[in-house]
Amino acid sequence: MKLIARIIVNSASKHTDRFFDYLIPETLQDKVTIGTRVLVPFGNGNRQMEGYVIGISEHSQAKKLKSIISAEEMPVFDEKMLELIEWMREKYICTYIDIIKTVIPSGTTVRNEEWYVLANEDVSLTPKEKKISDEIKNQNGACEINVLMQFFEDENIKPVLKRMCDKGVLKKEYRDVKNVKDKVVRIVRPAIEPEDMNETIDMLMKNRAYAQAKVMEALSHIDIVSAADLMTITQTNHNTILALKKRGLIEFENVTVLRSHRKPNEIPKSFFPVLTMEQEYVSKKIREALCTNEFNEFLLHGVTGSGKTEVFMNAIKAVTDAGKQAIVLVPEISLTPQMLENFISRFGESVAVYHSGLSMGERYDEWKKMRDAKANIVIGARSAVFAPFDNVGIIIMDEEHEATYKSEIPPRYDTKEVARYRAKQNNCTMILASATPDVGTFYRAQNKEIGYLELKTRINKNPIPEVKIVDMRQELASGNKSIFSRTLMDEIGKNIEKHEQTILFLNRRGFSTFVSCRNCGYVAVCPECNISLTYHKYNNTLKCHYCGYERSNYNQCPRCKSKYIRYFGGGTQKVEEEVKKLFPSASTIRMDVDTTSKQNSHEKLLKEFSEKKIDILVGTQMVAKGLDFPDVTLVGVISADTMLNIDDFRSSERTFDLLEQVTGRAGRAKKKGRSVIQTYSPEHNAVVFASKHDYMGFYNNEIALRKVMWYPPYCDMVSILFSGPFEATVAQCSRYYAKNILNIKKKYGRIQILGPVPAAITKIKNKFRWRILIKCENADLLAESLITAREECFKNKNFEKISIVIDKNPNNMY
DNA sequence: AGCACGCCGACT
DNA sequence: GTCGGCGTGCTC
Repeated sequence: MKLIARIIVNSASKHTDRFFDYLIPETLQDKVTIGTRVLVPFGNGNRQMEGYVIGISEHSQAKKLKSIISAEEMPVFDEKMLELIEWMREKYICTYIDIIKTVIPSGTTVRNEEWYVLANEDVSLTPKEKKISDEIKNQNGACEINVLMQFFEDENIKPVLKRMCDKGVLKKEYRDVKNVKDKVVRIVRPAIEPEDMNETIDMLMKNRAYAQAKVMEALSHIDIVSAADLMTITQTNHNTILALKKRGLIEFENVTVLRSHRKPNEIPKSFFPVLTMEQEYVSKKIREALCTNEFNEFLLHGVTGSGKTEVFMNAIKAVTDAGKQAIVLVPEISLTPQMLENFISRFGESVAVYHSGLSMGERYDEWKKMRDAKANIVIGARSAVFAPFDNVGIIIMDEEHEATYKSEIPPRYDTKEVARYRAKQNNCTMILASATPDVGTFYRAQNKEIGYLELKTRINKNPIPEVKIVDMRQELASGNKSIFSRTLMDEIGKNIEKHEQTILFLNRRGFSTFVSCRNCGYVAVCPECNISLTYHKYNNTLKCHYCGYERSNYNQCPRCKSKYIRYFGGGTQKVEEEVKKLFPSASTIRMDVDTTSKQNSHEKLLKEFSEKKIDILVGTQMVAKGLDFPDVTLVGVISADTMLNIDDFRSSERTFDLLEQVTGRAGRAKKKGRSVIQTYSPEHNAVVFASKHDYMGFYNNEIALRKVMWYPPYCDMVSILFSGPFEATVAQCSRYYAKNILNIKKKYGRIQILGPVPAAITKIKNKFRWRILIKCENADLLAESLITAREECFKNKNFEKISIVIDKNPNNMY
């Protein structure tokens, strides 16, 4: 019986995003199943490509079939995961391969290098062929295609190479390179009986092979040791070990090990504190849900410091005791060492950690730990929702309102939806936790679509920090032009005197948000993005925060040559500088993308701050989330307005969340905390309700607005972004698309099509951007029409190079 | 996307 | 006659 595999090929093209059938050779038949990674010949040139099996059948519609070249031992996903992949492909309108690459750890995909090897030198060559052949000779007779292409930069050598292969001058070879491999350690063992050991050592000594004798000596009282460790212990080198091997006195064995980023002293304490009444009540509800073995979804609404983590741990323990697995999702930014330590100290080795801070190798090993059932708990950022577990008992999403749960790169999935899908697949419980729930989530809880659990009291019974709102318009009116109000200055001063710590929060990095000429009004703009450049003072440069473009600062206006340049708006650098000016005795530290881009610098800065060496921490978003500094008693929000005025229906919600979180940083331990919010719109709902810590007030106000304005959760939004190098074509294409989706208006209930219009940022990286926004009752229903319309556009040759990105419920609409 | 094939003009 | 540039169409 001939077996056929349906394979998704790893080629990033909309034309190859479908399965291709391949024969499974008899030798591979027991290996190839769903999720197996294979190597197949693809295309006219039969170039070798990586593929993933998504089905096995006995028949194929294809006229001709090629055979699989090779297959890996262990599949990288199972049937349940395949179901999820198929579902995501439809839901998020993306390619198979994009999803597969997200679901499996990055870096494990096989990169196939194309090498050219000199074969026959007695063939007459054209000049160009000669040049290529000489270059390969230079590279010791074999060369990788990209190396060659770089050497012959702007010449098209591919056809020449092909001809040379046909002539027999060259031979094409595929060498597969895996970025990440299993880590293998070489173990050394004596190859002789223990009773012969002393005799052997004497023999080596007589032969004056002292180093070798030392190694054998060491081996006689070590159970198991790697070659590398053995060399360090005995102060010998590789040659010594090899010599012993040659004598037949030792033997090697290669053992696969897991890379560990953990410190060896992290021993589980297995200590579960007694829960408070409130925690116990909530935990009981969750345990009851777990017992039903059915899909259950809850919102766990707990104020900051109410001990949500203990409730999580309690539920996870119940899940693992029942032999099931737990997935804990946290936003990348709050995945702090503090938090990890918490979990690892409780659950030990059975915890896998999954986030972007890991090296590819570490990530792969954590993934393998889960797949091979060596871990049954994973804690990680959004991609951990794809943990290769086969019997999930609970999925927890902490800080469920966070925007980072929505992926902004393909596949543009919403972690919450994926989590829900997996929870339903596994008939398990799902918990969404937050102090400031997403308005949509809270709405569902109010409508009893999901369960509602509440933690109202702070564990340490601390009063919630008092918040003062300062109207910056009045400050200005009374002649204070500084970025600090008098109130905030007073409070900072008091804190310095008392040796208590202060956090100053600001939404922008850099020194000033835009740079303009006083004379002619010229504004420095990124040449590729149509976005004003931000001035960075420390190296006197202008940076584009979108594409990373950087140039030296102007000392005169490039348009009118005037020397009068003005810097508007303040960023973190400016705040830091002002603080230093006003409080020269205070020590400050700045935390933003610019100071934390290096690995571990984030941790280092926090450590410095928390060890109380620093009086004032100035920072962006990252200081607001997940950190716990007991000695911070004052939080200052330099400007609450920066987010309010963004043209997005969620800006109020985001501002409220942020203010709530940032002000919650103050007074976490025994000392009372206080916050100062500076704003130009002190009457704004988000500011007013945040200052009173009134989530319900905010929610009721916001949900009423959403209803009237017809915004989520009352509707779905779909953004269709068109971008390309010529604005006229981009505009044309978007209009053509709009015409093609007119039919959806009658078919799927209430629908609004807004646009096409130029996007808020009209150009990024030299690509012009236009956008269509669709508001509808259910975005999933539109998928087919949206895809058809896109295909219609691509039929037009002029629009071939335009990128059309369909994004459901996107985070931002720049 | 990436490659082959095929058509055509330039150059020896 | 090659050589090499570019448009077209397909990938089990």
